[in-house]
Amino acid sequence: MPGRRRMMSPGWGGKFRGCGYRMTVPRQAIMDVLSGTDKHLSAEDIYMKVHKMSPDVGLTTVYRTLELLTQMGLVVKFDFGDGRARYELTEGPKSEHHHHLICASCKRIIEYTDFIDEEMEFLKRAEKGLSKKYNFDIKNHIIQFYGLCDKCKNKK
Amino acid sequence: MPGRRRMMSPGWGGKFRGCGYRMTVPRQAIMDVLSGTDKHLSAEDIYMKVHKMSPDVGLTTVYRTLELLTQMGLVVKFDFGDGRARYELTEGPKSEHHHHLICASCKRIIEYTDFIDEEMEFLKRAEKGLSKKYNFDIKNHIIQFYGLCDKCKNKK
DNA sequence: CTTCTTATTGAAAATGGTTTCCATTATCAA
DNA sequence: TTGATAATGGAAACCATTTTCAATAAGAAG
Ligand SMILES: [Mn+2]
Ligand SMILES: [Mn+2]
Ligand SMILES: [Zn+2]
Ligand SMILES: [Zn+2]
Repeated sequence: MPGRRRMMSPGWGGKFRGCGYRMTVPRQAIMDVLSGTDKHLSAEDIYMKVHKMSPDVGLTTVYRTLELLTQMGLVVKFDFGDGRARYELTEGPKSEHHHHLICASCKRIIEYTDFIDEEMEFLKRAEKGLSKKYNFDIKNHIIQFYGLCDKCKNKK
Repeated sequence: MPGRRRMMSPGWGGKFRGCGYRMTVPRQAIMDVLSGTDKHLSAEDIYMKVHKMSPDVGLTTVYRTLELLTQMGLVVKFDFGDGRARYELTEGPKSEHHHHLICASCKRIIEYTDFIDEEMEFLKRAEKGLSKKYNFDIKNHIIQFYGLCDKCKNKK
């Protein structure tokens, strides 16, 4: 029965190949992990999850792939101030668009999805204007609020 | 001629003391550097500038002070992806409110001050709503756009 | 001004996330 | 199937940031 070779997955392979890169086992495994979570994973988090299914994928490759994905605009790299970078897939049915409140004291992260409509309104205009004025191809964005969480607010 | 002791500077001392900290020579020197520039300096950048006026201030103290200032909300810590953190004074007559476009490929930074009015509109509402909903005391924010700069856009 | 408590500091060493090296392997166009 | 070369993994190197700890200085009290 021909014509029914793997037609699964949205086809990350195409994304990679389209950018001139090859699709490999490690890369596929990493994409699987990223698209299967709604948390902001660190490189090591991802490495450990990948390791369960593909024990021979190295941490170095995870870092390399993450850098690649970030450049391709498929992943956003965050710095929440805990000493390690964290990554989130840009387009994911798993997680809805959100941003973060970061406690400057205890580093606690609060995700919120409020005000996304108003944000869209603002961002649409800003992105259009900025990409034209600076001839910059905007792929994605980060919005983070810093301050004190309720716990830290009420201390000494 | 009494009564004319140093009345210079907005008085960072008060800011520190008000938070229960002491005002010291190193801290004053660091504040002088921060309030005298409109660039995003790294810890080492600041250390070198401080070193010119106060040669005995150590790099460790610069890091410690920066962490303190970040927690106090007087400084914002940025990660532009070049391996070192960068810092900007929140309130500064020197620099006007701005945000950044970051090239995901070459890491070039473009500062922009456009759309600040629309942003203010959006932020005012978001901050008010978020701080109430999450009981979070928002001190400041970061907005960054990622993508490809004109140079990197036209490659390969 | 002097004293006393303790927050702050500087130098050196340690830390640890991320990058670099390089020999080996795997992808995919031909 | 083959060949050019992109990709990989393990170990070593990197290097920004943190930790340690004895010495110092800020500032409240007297
Ligand atoms: Mn998130
Ligand atoms: Mn800036
Ligand atoms: Zn907190
Ligand atoms: Zn660029």
